[in-house]
Amino acid sequence: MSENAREAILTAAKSAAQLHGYGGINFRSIADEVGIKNASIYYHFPSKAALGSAVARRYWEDTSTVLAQIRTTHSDPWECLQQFPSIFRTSLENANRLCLSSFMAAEYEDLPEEVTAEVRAFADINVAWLVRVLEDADWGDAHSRERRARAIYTAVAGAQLIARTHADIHQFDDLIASYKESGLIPSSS
Amino acid sequence: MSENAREAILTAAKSAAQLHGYGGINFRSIADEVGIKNASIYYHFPSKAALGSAVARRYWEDTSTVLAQIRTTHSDPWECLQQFPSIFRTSLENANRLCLSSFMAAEYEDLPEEVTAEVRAFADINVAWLVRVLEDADWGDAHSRERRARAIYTAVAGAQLIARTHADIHQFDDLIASYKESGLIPSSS
DNA sequence: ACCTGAACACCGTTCAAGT
DNA sequence: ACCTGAACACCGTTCAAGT
Repeated sequence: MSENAREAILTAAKSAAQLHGYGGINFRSIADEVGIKNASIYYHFPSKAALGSAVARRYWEDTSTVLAQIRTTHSDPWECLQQFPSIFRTSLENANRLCLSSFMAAEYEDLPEEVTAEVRAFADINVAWLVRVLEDADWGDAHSRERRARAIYTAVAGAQLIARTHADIHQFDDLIASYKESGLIPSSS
Repeated sequence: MSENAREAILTAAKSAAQLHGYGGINFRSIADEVGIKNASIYYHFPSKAALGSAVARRYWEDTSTVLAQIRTTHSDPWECLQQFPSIFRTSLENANRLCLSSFMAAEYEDLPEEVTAEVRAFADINVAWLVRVLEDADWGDAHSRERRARAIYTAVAGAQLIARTHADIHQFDDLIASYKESGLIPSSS
């Protein structure tokens, strides 16, 4: 198992970060989970900042893969657009976890710089994906697509954040439905 | 100054919480700011949970006052609606501070119950205010007003959270403008 | 009534030492 | 190469003691 220690640390830290944020990454409990001592983590990651950065990077890479899959599975761009919030919904379904990036946006002032860079990368790949989908849908011009993509990403992240304070995932679905009804998230009709 | 120690603690804690969250409320540095020792805080507040709860309560009470003032100052409900995001904008202007409630929404899983109750109260008074303004504007029926009010509150909170990761307040203004253009935040025309 | 010093268990981190 | 025990300064909290 020792060859996978690095992976196990990364997985445990990611899970902790989605529940408790960067500040909630606890070396002693991660070490317990992995089955090593907390000092051993420093063999694999030189600091908490480095671990946090690796977690955030892994997180947006995984998200990027899922986004790409949505575009592969759904040829209709309007369908892709409707699917976008499902990524954030999945986190909530999974033990009320929050998007790592939203959590770290809150903690922004206390984050080491190497972590904030990855947090911005997460927002960037989400916005870039939305821009592309809006483009496929022939929606607006380049400038308005960029604006709208940012607005959609932001509103969906907000919905996840606020819905979290209600145990009920229904709240999240309601908010997304409102975004669609209002036209913030455009539909084909 | 000793008669105001309680107030000074509350003020310092509120400021810290908007910058670093509940977890970032540090008894030793608050005590330093107030000019007492950290153990003395426990004379005024029996626990960190009690202090956090008092801070969050004070916060939504203050917000409630500002919201009421907007309705007093602007007789036109459409104008009130356009003014709503200004509360969140002011926090950002003020040293990139975050709405306490958004911060605590992120930290939700780690919050003592007496604090979460106040976090929900903040969301409730914002939504209630928006419902009332939409009602004054004769917008939709009771059910759709409730839904839309939640969507607006959520999206604006999200805009503040995400805009925080860019030093630029321009980003926040852009997002709000997009919400208005898309129709999420309705206007009279 | 209001404040303090000293102690507690806990955190991230370091480092010399083990295999 | 990979891990550990012991120590560091830091946290919230307690409590007996001061004025």
